Amino acid sequence: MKATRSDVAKLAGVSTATVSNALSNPEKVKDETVKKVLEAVKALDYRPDMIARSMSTKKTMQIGIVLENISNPFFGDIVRGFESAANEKNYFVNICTGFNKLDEYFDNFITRRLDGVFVTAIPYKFNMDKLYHLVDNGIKVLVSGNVGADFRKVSSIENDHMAAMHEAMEYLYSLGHRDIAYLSGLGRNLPYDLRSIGYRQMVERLGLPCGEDLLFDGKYPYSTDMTDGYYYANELMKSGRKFTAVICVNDLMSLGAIKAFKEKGYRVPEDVSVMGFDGITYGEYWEPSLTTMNLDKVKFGEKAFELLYSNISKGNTGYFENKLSLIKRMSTAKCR
Amino acid sequence: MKATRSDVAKLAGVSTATVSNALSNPEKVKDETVKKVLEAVKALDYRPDMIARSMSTKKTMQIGIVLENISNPFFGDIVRGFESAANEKNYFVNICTGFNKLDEYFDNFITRRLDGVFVTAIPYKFNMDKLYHLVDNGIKVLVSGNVGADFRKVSSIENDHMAAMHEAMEYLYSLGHRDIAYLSGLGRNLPYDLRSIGYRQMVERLGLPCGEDLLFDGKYPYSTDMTDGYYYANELMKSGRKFTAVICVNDLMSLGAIKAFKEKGYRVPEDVSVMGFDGITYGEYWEPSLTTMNLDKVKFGEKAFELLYSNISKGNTGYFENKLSLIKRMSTAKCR
DNA sequence: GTGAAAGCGCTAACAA
DNA sequence: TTGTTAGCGCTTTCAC
Repeated sequence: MKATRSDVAKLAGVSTATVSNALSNPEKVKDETVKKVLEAVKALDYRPDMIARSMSTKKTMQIGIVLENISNPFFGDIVRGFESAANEKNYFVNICTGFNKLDEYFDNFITRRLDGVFVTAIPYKFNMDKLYHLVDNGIKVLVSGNVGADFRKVSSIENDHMAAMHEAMEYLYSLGHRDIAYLSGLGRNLPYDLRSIGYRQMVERLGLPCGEDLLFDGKYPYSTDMTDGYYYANELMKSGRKFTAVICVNDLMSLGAIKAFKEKGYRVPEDVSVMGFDGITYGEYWEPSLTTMNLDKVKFGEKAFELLYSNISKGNTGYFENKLSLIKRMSTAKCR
Repeated sequence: MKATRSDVAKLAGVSTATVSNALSNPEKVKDETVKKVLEAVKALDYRPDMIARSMSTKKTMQIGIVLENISNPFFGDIVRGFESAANEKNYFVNICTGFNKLDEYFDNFITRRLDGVFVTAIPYKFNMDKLYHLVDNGIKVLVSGNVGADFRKVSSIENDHMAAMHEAMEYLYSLGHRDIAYLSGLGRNLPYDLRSIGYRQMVERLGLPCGEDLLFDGKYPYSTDMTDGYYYANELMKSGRKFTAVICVNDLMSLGAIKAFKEKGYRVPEDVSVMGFDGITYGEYWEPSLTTMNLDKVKFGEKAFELLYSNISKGNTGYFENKLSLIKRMSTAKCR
């Protein structure tokens, strides 16, 4: 049977309150008493009960992190950074994946009284009001994904995908490419995909002849996995439009696209240059290795926790913008 | 402010117990009363508090799943299967990754009173006693990974990697291969890696000339990621030993190995056949596509929850063995 | 420096 | 069919 605090108190010959103090505020208790308590704790293999503690402190020391695709190594690294930072502050992290039932999670968060939640998912998948509802219920929220959330209510952490897209386009342009396609997979004309906006800006700024003909958007539920890259690359080829370079919304899609191109006899990068966003490890090992706009994912995760923690402990929302950097590898080359 | 059950009781003009009953056992309460309660619930936007509920029921409806590498899509699929089955029964799943601090998680599980835990990690990483300690503290445990746990205390779910290795070896043998290497990455002479045992059995049974010279084991912490496959393949080449086929402990390592071979001018499969275990999606998209011993990961996850749930609700431990099946793709070919 | 007691929100006997 | 009440294990005033 599990020992409770009162068992400890009895064995140590003190009161339950003293046990609590000895454990959490040892400086308030006589050294000798602390020692007695610690011995009793050890003898009984006593562990405090977080449930009961939450009951009186109103804090669960539990944080949720909601993401779309746990299998994308991109998210895996972010989680790693986030979780290790959280653990250091004694928070327990709940990773929540689950594709179409994000709303259910949100209900669960309230019911389980999480202290905070980090939501990194495109907002097609959830209801914005539900997010504010969390806040109204005392749960601190951090979002990522340019969802246009009210910054007074929730914190946010974003990647500067717009600038990154500019850099990507300039790089391809400098290689002589003029017919540059963008396989987005996300919705067109929506503010969430900054890359899409950045792409169109650059098409105009650089005076590319393709106009918007080479922008391929997706449809609900806007999946951006390897299989989707494969699909959109085939769509691009079927369209009959001219292209010499392709940018994908993320690395995973780039890898699928490369597969599709090779199957149809296109050589990468000789016939078509391909690049992505994120900088996942697989890209390094791919054939050819993938040029990408890299993002320090672990650091991003750590920074995310920092923001959320600040909101939880001090009550202030915050904002952080992360920068990406170009990694040139073998999947891009001079336009012939 | 969050509404409590007594607010609801007041508004509905009934007692708190009636609210509880109306919510969980509506058949025990007059329809009219149920209706009144439901209206009050809605009006107040009341949600039951799981923490308080756990306090009295002694159940948290929370399950932990411990795994080593969240970024391996293999685990992602297992988690997906496990979680969706768990959610159906109203359990909340805690995914726990975190490389070297598994023990800390275990402490946390007790402190947070999880109802059950699914541990799928090689046992180098944790202390077996800690596992039983969970059981002693009332937490039901399911393990995977041939850790040799006492089946009276914990349930287990395993993959028949031994039979799968036999099939893999027979397949390569039938293609004419005699010099077949096995890149394990795990420890030699330990019972956890059934593939390793199966490999040695087949080396003897088929009378392969290589003996055990082509078995490459790893060292602590026995990482089996893509980068490790790359590393061991290079070790194999450096050894100067003859080989025409290579089996890797999992697909991820196979992909890294293929990369290494190609870099050194070996063609796959013309010069060397490569195959793995798991059947992850990336293998399908790889160049060349990867032959593998496939495993139905989502089903595995569902079955895992089923076992754990049975232990939680009925108190009986159980065992399940999953079978793998050969998927032939382009990374293996007749030995020249 | 230490102890007594109230209270966190809920469930589960037991009474009514 | 509904209400009363005693916990669940802990923290936290407030006395002593």
